[in-house]
Amino acid sequence: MDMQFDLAQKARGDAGMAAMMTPAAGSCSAGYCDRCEVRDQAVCADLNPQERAALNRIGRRVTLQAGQTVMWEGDDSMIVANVIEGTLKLATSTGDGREQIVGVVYASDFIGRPFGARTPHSVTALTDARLCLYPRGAFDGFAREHPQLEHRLLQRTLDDLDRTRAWMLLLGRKNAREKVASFLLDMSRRLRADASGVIDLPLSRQQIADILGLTIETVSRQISDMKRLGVIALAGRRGVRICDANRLESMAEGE
Amino acid sequence: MDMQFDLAQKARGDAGMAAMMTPAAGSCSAGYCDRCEVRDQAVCADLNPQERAALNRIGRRVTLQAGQTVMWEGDDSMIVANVIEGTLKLATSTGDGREQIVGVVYASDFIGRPFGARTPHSVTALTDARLCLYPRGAFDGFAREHPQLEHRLLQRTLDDLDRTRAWMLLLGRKNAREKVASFLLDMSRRLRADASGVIDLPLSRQQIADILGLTIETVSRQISDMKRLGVIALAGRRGVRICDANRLESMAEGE
DNA sequence: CGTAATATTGATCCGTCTCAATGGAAGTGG
DNA sequence: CCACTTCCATTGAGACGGATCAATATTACG
Repeated sequence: MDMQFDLAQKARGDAGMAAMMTPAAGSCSAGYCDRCEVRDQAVCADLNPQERAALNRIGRRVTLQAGQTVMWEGDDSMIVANVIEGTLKLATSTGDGREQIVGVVYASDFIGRPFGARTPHSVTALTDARLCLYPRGAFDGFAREHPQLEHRLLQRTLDDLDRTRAWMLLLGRKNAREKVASFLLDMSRRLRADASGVIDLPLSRQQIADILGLTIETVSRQISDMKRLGVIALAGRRGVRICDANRLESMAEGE
Repeated sequence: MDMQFDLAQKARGDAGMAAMMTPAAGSCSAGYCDRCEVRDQAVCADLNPQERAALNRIGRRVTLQAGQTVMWEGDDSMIVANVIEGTLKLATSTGDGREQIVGVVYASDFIGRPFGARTPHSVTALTDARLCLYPRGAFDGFAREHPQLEHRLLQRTLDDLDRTRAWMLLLGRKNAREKVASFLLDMSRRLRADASGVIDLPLSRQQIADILGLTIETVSRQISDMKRLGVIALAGRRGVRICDANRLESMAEGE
């Protein structure tokens, strides 16, 4: 079962390395799943060993380099995947090139559009990443025969929808300061800080701006202000340490 | 099986009638579904007559008056429902009262949060409406035993997510003119115009503003401009006729 | 160490919000 | 049925936040 799909770099920002997406290993034995890092969180968690082996047979593992795009907005929906490792962004754009990031996905999340003809947004790796990739048609068929899988997928989709709708409040009704504060708090909840309390953001300033519906300059100014106020500290381009979480929380709500 | 839930009026805007939500008829016979207007579109469409009767036994029909709120943001998730008739809004608010409408639902749509403890947004009737209402726990149980139902729910949730993400692009990246034009086009696609081509909007100017992340004054000014340009014509408070759809479409994309 | 990409800072402009007044539609009671 | 009231929409003037344009600084990398 051979699939083709385009792989290329986004025009703006995500520069460099035009390397191909590469199969991570040889054949598709069920052994994969047994050692899978996200086995208990991903949509396939409730399958028994036989079922898991069957699913494994229609999928394969691939590695991605930061900046690679796995699927494009408007493409035919050919593939879906579990994220094994790494962070990816989901994005849509206007005709004239303004981009909005509509989601960020992490290990154990599911990507792609099952049961639908079109991919509604692009998916691009922000860090190096590993996926467990399935042809969409085969996955759809398997899912229809395995209600536990569909149930997990439903739960996940409902959670995504809740999160996405909560984000609409931020986009529509919050000002720049509230947006940036909310973003930093969201990141601190989803990413683990290192020993010194520093979080390594998987996003550039431009990408943060694309999530928040702001410009890069406005994001930068807000971050600088917060640093000046002692609410956060910066460590290199991507590192942030939250010094005063309470203050940051009140900033996110608008005070 | 008795359920309680609060019913009250939103503070801003949705004035008047504090009438209670009223059961629309006596007992729960399967006869309901046979005559149901949305039987072939709602999540229960794929059930056979026996299953439909069983589902019917755990639900009941209720009528709502415009302005009534069925569930509140942050409440325990106690009920879910199919919309039989009418239009409702889904909304969230910031602590200080800024509101964002995160969705508008129509006949045959599904509302409420199955498989989750909390209702993530309020649900309020914009017009008089009729619902087919289920206790959440009982619905969840039924759904888990009927994969066809879960599958339909999944499809619907995936579609909702796609639509919601598309709306994020509007909120984050479009200007006032593009937002209002996009809104009018969306409405013209989802609502049927009458003989003279007039669409009756189910939303006040304030509610349109709450969908688009704008103020009422900005919405009003944009609509007045479009009228001045001959792109639309107005008929009373809620009536709009689209005179030049092409022009409106190019406005929505930003030209 | 030098270069390119990314981030920060500054000055200015424009779009949307805010505050305030006016206009018009729908509903109420005399 | 009409004046009155109330709610909602429109219009105007001014302020302000974030965008834009431009320059400089910093970080990462070869």
